[in-house]
Amino acid sequence: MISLENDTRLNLIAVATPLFATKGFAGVSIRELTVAAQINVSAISYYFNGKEGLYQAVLKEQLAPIPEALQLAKDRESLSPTGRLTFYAEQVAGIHARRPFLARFIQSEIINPTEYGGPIIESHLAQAFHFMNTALQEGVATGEFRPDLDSTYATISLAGILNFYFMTRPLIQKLLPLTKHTNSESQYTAHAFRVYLQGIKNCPPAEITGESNKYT
Amino acid sequence: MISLENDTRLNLIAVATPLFATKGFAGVSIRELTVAAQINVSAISYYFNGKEGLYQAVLKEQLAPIPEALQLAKDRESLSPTGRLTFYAEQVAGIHARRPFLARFIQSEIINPTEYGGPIIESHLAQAFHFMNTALQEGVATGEFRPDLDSTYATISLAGILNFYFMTRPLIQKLLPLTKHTNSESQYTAHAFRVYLQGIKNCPPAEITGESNKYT
DNA sequence: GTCTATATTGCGATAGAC
DNA sequence: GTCTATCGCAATATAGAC
Repeated sequence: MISLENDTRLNLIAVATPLFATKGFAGVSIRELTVAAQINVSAISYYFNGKEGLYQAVLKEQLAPIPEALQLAKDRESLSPTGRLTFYAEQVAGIHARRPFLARFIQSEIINPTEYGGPIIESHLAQAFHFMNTALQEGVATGEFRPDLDSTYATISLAGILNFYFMTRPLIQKLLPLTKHTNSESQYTAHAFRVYLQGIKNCPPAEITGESNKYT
Repeated sequence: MISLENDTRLNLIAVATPLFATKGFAGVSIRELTVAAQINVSAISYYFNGKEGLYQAVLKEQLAPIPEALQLAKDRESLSPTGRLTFYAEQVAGIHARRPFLARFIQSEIINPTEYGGPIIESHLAQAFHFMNTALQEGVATGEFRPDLDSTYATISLAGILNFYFMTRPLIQKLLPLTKHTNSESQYTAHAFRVYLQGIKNCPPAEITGESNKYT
């Protein structure tokens, strides 16, 4: 197990990821998987002990970056609430860019939790929500954010802004004229988060042409 | 067909709605449906010509309010962009309150479109996005919204704010201390939309204790 | 309209050859 | 480690009795 992990195994995970993400666990048959991966039916049982084992392997690989990013964000506790949230938003955008199917796995597990994935995702998201909620509450306390801000609702909004686009990307990319934007994903998060920040800020002074105005 | 629609038929739709919404079309068997509805297997074929026909009936019933709300919003063209978006946000919140499973059907159809539901939902959402996008662009043109606002990204953010909570409600209600809020759903949308409005506004003057400050 | 009984298909899993 | 062949089961759908 030093290097060169088994090829069939990795190929199977790579092929299964988009299939499970789009069609769901119940919507994908092991025959479909083996045709797509150009392997034999029995390989799934051999490597993963069945279809469910394969799904768990896919999910595990998908979820790995979440606790890592959260740890990085927690390590930034010396930053201001705004700084911490900004850093966190960038982390989330980076994860979505690296794992384009992650948001759909999470969404699927939220709506219909798996025995394996349900508890893991619940734990990860609980920590993420706690991180955002804490930063928002602290910002209200310091006067950085609006005094009438409800940190719970604002946490949900922020989560929506950071994740909705990636949960619904197939349709959004079809419907909206994003072709003119080269790096839609990272640009979206940057722009949307900047608007969100102004929304929660405590009555910002006019700053139309300031340094934060890097979008035209 | 004057009154009193068939009881078995309506009961079947009512029972199938949460099952399809949470487990997906492939994840629900007709046996499970018939047990839950306390009817016979053959009733599904009799009334809906099979499992897929039942799903289509459920979806049709779920989607009905969308074009209605959009028409109402379009009729408000005399309002300012802010007024139109506010009205639209209230409509969306009302729909989610009346149809708690709608957001999951839409999400499911976006990720894995059905031959029947895919085109309908794409059409509905295209119109919704166009409505929001147009209002945002107009607001930028009139100086009501920030000049550096990207209407496409802002449309996505708004859609996320209005819908994310309802797409992920099972987990969010588990994770966040919403119990202190009595009417979470409508309160969430009102609060989140208000924050969003400040976020897109063109440098609002300070108004900390103004009339919009109804949240404590 | 509702039921039983059944036809037919496709599923996941695995024994055993190589 | 990969294959073929097959088992056992659950799926949808429907014919036909009532």
